[in-house]
Amino acid sequence: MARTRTSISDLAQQLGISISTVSRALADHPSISDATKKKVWKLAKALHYQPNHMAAGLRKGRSNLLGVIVPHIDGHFFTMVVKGIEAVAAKAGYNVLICQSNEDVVHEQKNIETLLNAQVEGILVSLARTTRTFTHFEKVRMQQIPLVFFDRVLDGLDVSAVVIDDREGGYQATKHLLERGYRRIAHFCGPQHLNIYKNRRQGYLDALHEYGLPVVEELIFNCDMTLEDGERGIDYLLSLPEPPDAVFSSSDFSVVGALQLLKQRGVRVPQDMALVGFSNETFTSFTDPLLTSVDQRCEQMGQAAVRLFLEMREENDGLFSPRRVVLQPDLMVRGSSGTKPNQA
Amino acid sequence: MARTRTSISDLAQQLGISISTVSRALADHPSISDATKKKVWKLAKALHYQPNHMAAGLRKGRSNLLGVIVPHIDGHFFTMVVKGIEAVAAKAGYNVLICQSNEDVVHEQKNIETLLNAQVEGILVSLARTTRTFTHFEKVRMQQIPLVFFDRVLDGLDVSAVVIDDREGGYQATKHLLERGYRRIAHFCGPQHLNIYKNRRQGYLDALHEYGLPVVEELIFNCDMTLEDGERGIDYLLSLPEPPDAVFSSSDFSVVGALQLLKQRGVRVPQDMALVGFSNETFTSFTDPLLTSVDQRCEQMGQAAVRLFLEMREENDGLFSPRRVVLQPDLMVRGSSGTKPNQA
DNA sequence: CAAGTTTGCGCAAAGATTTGCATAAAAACA
DNA sequence: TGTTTTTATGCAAATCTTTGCGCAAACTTG
Repeated sequence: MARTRTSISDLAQQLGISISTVSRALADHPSISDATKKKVWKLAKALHYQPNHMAAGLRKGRSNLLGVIVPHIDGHFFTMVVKGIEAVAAKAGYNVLICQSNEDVVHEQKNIETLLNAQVEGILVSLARTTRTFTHFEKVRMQQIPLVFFDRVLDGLDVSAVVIDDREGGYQATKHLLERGYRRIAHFCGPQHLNIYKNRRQGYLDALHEYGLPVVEELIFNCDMTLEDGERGIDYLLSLPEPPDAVFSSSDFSVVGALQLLKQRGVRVPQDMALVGFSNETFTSFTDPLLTSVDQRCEQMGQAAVRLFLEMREENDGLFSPRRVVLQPDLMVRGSSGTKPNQA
Repeated sequence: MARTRTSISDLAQQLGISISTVSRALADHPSISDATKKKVWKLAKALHYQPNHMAAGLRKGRSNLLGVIVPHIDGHFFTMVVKGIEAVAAKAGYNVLICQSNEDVVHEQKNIETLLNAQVEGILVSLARTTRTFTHFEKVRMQQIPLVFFDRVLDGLDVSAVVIDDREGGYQATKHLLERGYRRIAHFCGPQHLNIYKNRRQGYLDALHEYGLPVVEELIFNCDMTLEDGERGIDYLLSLPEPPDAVFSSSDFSVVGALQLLKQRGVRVPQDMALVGFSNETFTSFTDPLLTSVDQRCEQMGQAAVRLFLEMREENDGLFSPRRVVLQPDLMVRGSSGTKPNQA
């Protein structure tokens, strides 16, 4: 019998009233008498009525869906951002559709298609590392769908975004090492077309500059910031005629790689080599020694991104003036960057 | 002007053909001539036509949405399960709605409401640790929506589920320690109403039994498996008149807690105390020593869960006979359970 | 050339809900 | 009692797409 779920018209029929009255009663519309409302609510509960969001969405031109694209949710950072997103989105009545690009631009394009197909009302995205063009986002723009970037933004793009002050983060991290007495500081940096890596590197340079230290190009190691890259990076640095006494890495993952290889080689951390990472991943508290890292206010970032979307949605005149929110990072000092003994 | 996006009827109007022809052309229906199809496709592309999934869903009575409830996505396990879920779901044309219960049964109830409201076609769920009743799932059953549990199932419930052979995992882990020469093996175990902890414990007991060893109740530490619980647990064990020489923990998190406290106290791992965890979290490869752990085939679990859902969907006669899929765990031996030196 | 088959396409209903406008009944007022 | 106002409800259109059925026209076949 009950091949189909109970709909609003079923309620209307059984109560002998019109469909529109039921609709309004369920929405607690003021122009419906309390008596009728109560009747409707009672029957709705009895019949386990479940409003059909698709029909409502169709009529109202809304889906209550918010799309999110992140590179991955393996680590701590994006996971927490997503948490922040979900919290605020839920409050605003949105369901969140999460897609992982797996750091792959082709995947990212597919994700966009998926989300557009699902009729999302907005898209929040943090770019894959391999993304260097913007073409696949044109479609989103064309359809007037609010688009908010977070953390990773393509450089020089005029879009709404919430980012942290990566330069400040890099600066603080490097300055911290300098204050602790380290003087020959290396840097692991990522693809320079991404704002985050570019700015962290800039912070590193600024700190060196402030201390009147020269920038030694051979101490800057370009890579993709994986654990293996960290191993390779430290291997390279140790092979130099004059190895560094500290490394500031733009990612915690490569720091772990570095740490493991250093231990293997018998280099003591932080006595012989200090390490500072970026992102404040959970595992920074699991290693030995614990890792100093820059915290990124992940949850706040997610919350801010949703709020930005909500603002853009309000301005339905279509010409969203791109806005930008900048969060302040926070250096978490732990064992891997202890005072340099011979300087103390 | 273009307040509304281009719809199928716009195409029809501009081409001077009927709506139904356009619909069928877009669907590549055989009874439409190639010429017409090409015309339609061309215009559709030119006008950036985006099919409205909600309208289609409404008509077909489908949403293409699959709901997932997990306790959290902080760690490695659920993250990977979700990855597996997404892969198979995407192939079957489903979008995935992910909810986190934060290990809280109240949240879990809300998640259910959310998903039902979103008109999901099925729900995959892994229970929060605090969930001890099933009432909030009744609604799902009532609406004939396929429900699949994975990993954490309420004990004694007759529902479809995909789990790993936790007993076997606990058995292998404990047997491994026994083979390596450890004889006084403690166990950190979680809430016994959850299948996973109960079965892991059973595996532990079985292995002891096989070796003819007595079960020492004071060596079994009941807790919630957090990092802090691990610290408390090891603190307790070390305070015993006759402390253990190894610990098998039902979670990697409490192993890390244990490891940190052991280091603090100067107890060597694995010489003085071997450790084996469960879940094969990413950070098991970041600690020193690396942690031996039981791998749970996370991605496979996610895939299997979706496949189970798809099967249930097929049997639209409504009486899904609950099915169960059991995956085999895999012991990953690492440094924390090295051979006991005085036995080697 | 008549009868039968295929091909290409349109009509209209259906799916669940919202909402502007109209209408009826009831209440208030003169 | 007649007129105005208020209150509660219904009608019907609108949202966009899919699909069963029917109708011609164009072929094929005997």
